[in-house]
Amino acid sequence: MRATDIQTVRALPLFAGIGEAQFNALMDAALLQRFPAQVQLIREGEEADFLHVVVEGLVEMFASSDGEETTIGFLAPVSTFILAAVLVEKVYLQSARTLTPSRLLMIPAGAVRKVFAGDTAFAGAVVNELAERYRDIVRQLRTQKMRTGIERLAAWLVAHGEATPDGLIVRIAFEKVKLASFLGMTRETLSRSFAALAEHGVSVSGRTIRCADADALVRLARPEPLLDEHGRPAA
Amino acid sequence: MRATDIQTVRALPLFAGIGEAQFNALMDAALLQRFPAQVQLIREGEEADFLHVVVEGLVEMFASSDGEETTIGFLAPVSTFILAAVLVEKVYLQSARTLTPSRLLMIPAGAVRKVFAGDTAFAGAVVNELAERYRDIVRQLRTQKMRTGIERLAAWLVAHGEATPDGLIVRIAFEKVKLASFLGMTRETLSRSFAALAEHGVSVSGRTIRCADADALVRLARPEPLLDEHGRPAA
DNA sequence: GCTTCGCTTTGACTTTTGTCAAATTCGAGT
DNA sequence: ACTCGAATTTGACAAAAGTCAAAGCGAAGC
Repeated sequence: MRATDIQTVRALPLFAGIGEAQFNALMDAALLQRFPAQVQLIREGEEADFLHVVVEGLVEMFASSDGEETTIGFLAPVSTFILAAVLVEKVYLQSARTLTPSRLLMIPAGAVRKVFAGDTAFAGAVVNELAERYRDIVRQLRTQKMRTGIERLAAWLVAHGEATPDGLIVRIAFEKVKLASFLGMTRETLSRSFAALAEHGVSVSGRTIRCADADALVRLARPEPLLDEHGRPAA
Repeated sequence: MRATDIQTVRALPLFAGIGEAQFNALMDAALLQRFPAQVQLIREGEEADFLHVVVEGLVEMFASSDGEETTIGFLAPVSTFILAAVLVEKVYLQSARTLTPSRLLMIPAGAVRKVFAGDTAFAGAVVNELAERYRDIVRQLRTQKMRTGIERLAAWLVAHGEATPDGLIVRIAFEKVKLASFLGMTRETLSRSFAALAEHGVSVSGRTIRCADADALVRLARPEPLLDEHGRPAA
C-alpha cells in the first residue's frame, strides 16, 4: 500500500481523531486489493467480515429480491461502506459490486470492533458516520415516498450538477439504467422523464446533461432544505 | 418518576451495560412528562435537544413536505427515538407526535453525549442501536422500492399478526390512514388493497383483521428473509 | 335509541409508472 | 473510421396508484 493511499484513508472523517497506534493496527490488519469492473464484493445475507474503503474506482450498493435489483447508492473514493453490519456482527442487508476497476481497502471486522472498544475518538467518529448514513437513508426514503419520479430526477440533477456559465452540467459516471434503479424507476421511465424535462431547458447527450435553466429544475424538484442540503449526498 | 419506570428504562438494550453512576446521571438530568394525544413532540428542522424514550403510549414519526405528510414509523413502549440527531448535534429530519396519551422520558442531548464519551459500554450500545435503526430504514427503503402496495400490506400483516387457532389476527393500534401513509399509499388504495386481499382469505372488521390462510399472505408478500426476519420491526 | 362527526369505503376517472417489443444510438475494440 | 453488441429510446398498451366526490359506517355523546 502506497504512503499516499494511507494518507488519503487517514484523512477520512472516520479515522480523523484516532490514535496513531490504533490506526496502524487497523492498517496492518487491512488488505488492499484491486478488482476489475463488475465484481460482486459483497453478497447480502453473508457475514460481514470486512469494513471496506473505496480508495479508487466506483462501487454500487444494491439489493436484490426475486430476481429484481434496486440500486441503493454509489460510492466514490474515498468512502467506507457496510460499517453498520460490521459493528453489529450481522449479515449484510445490501450487496456491492464494482462498476469500474477499483482499489479497495478491506479492514477485518474484528480489528474494527477492537479499536472501537479501545479508542474513544474512533468510537465517536463511528457514531458520526453511522448517524450520517442513517440520515442519508431517511432522506432517500422520504424522497421515494413523497416525490414523483420526475421530481426525484430533477432533485438528483440539481444535487449533482456543476454550475457553469452554460448552466448546470451533470456527467453521469455510470449507466443510465443504474441511475433509474437508484431513483426507483425503470430505464424507460427515466428516459421519458428526461424527455419531459426538455421543456424545462434540459438537454441530454449521452451521459452528459445540460440544464440551461437551473431554477426551473429547482422549482420542479420542490426542494426541501432538509432533504437536499447536506454534506455527503447518498449518491 | 416511579421506580418501576426506571427499571423498565434500565432494561432497554441501550442502557443495558451502562455503569450505575452514568445511568443515574442520565436519569437525574431527564424529565418524565405526560402528553395528551396528538401533541407534536418534535418538529423537523429543529435542534435535537433531547433523547426521547416512550415509556407509555404510542408515538408516530413522520415527515412533511409541501403540506403532505408521510409516516415513517410507530413507536411503542419502550423505545427511544432520534438518537442519531442527538449524537451528531444536527437538526431532526423527522417529526414526532403522540397518537395516544403518552408518557415520555426526555434526556438532555448534552448528558447523552457526555455519557457516550465516558462509558464504553454505553458507546457500544449506542452503536448497536444506531446500526439497527439504520438497517430498519434500509429495509423500509427496499420494501418501498421493490414491492407493490398490496405486497407491502401483506408483508406488514404477516409481520404484525398474531397466530391463533382461527388464523392470523392483526389489531391495528391507530387509524388506517396512518397505516396507509406508513405503507406509502393513500387511504383509498389501502382500502382497495384490503378488499383485494379478501380473495386470499382476509376479512376486515374495523381495526381488526383476520387472515384465515396465513400462507396465502406469505406467498403474496414474496417474503425476503433479510427483509422480514428481524428483531424489532420498523413499525 | 338516536344523532353527529369523523373515518373509511366505494365509484368513476386520471395520472403515473411499468411491460413488451422494436428501432435506434452509443461506444469499446478493431 | 467501422462494426458489433450493448445500452437507450420510442411506441403501444397495461397495470398500479392517486384524485375527487359521494355514500357508508361507527363510536362518542345526548
